Amino acid sequence: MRAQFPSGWSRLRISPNNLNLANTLPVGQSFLWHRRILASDTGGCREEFSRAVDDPPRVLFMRQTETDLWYTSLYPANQTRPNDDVDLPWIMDYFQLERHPSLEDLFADWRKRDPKLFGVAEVGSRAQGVRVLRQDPWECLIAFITSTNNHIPRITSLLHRLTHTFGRPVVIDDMDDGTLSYHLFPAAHEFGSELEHQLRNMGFGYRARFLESTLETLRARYGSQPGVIEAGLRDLRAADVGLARDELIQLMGVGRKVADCVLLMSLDKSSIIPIDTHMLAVASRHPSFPHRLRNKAMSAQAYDEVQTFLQDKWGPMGGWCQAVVFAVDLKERPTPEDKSPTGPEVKLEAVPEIDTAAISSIEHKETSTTKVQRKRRIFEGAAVVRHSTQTKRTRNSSTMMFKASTETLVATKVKGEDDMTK
DNA sequence: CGGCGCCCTTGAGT
DNA sequence: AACTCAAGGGCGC
Repeated sequence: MRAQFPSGWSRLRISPNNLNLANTLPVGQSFLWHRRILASDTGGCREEFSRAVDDPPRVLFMRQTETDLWYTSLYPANQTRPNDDVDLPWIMDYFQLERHPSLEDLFADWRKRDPKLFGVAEVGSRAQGVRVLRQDPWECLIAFITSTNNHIPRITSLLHRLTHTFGRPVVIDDMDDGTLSYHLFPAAHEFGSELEHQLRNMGFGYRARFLESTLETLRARYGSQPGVIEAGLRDLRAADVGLARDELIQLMGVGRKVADCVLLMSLDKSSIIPIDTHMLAVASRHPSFPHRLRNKAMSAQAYDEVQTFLQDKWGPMGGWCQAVVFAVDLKERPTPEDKSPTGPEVKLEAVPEIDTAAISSIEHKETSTTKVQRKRRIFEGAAVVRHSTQTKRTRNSSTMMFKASTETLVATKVKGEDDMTK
């Protein structure tokens, strides 16, 4: 049972200028956080972020005020709670609070290095407290292969499906919301042999092949025992940038851009600035940007030159500067309320089993019926599943896709708590 | 080697 | 209501 806020929660004194959850978690770095808008303004907190984390499996909750980051975690019934606070070290590492204790010092440095660009870009509240997360390299890699030629809402929904389908469930007993089922990001060994087929049915498109091939390459490289792929990728943190990038680029679906994202966001390469359309536009606005690169298509050569230009400008923490500029540049993110079903009769009570085979067959035949839209919403809403005695249902054992999922599945969709990004 | 067509899907914009 | 078109690319010719 979750502790009442704020008693029973732990507190970390930190200014939103040094870490701002709302500006950091939902801006296209990580896609698996859940954001919930709190009903009442609880001690200055208007929202709560949560996700399942491992070692040991639990669900971590965070809220933020003007002075503090509050956190607590909930363990599944069969899981004994450790004596030490494992959440604080996790938070310190994930947000890189020890490694880079003062974001404001970095801002000052960037402002000095590049008053023309950064001085303009960082105005406004959306630049406040944006940090580069130190993510798990395996999760980061899968996420950014999925991200190619795709936008954030869809990346988010695909990765939630992936997690829900293959990841171990973490079922907790929440106070307000009854039983909630979160899922850990799936380990490499939890993917089966039919991966490409399954992923295609889940909507990954041509990326399905990339992901299966990448997994195959990683198994050949590191082995297939549980944990070795994750560990092998994590070891690249100690490797030289160029070497780590070469290892990544060998993987199908990983080009320069995706490799750079993984390097920056999970492998401690803080100077790397991934170049996308946003960063090209930002660089192009700069007075001293080379004229011949202005309206050129992005070739490998151009990528290198734009990257070098910005990295020279922004220095050894250039990747972090990119994160700030990117977050500011990102177009207005709707609040979770906006994601609530739009159709008139999509109340989503007592939802039937999720059958991906049925979904994909519908997708291929008829493209835009309300039925498809309805199914899809249900599917996406299942990232966090509420169990309740009235609406509990048993899953149909014939649905292959959800073998690895929870025993009981889906009841009511909870408005606004399933998805943080959109 | 550099340029260019193609790839899945869908939300957002007309 | 249909229809187009990017969306934080990458691959293969």
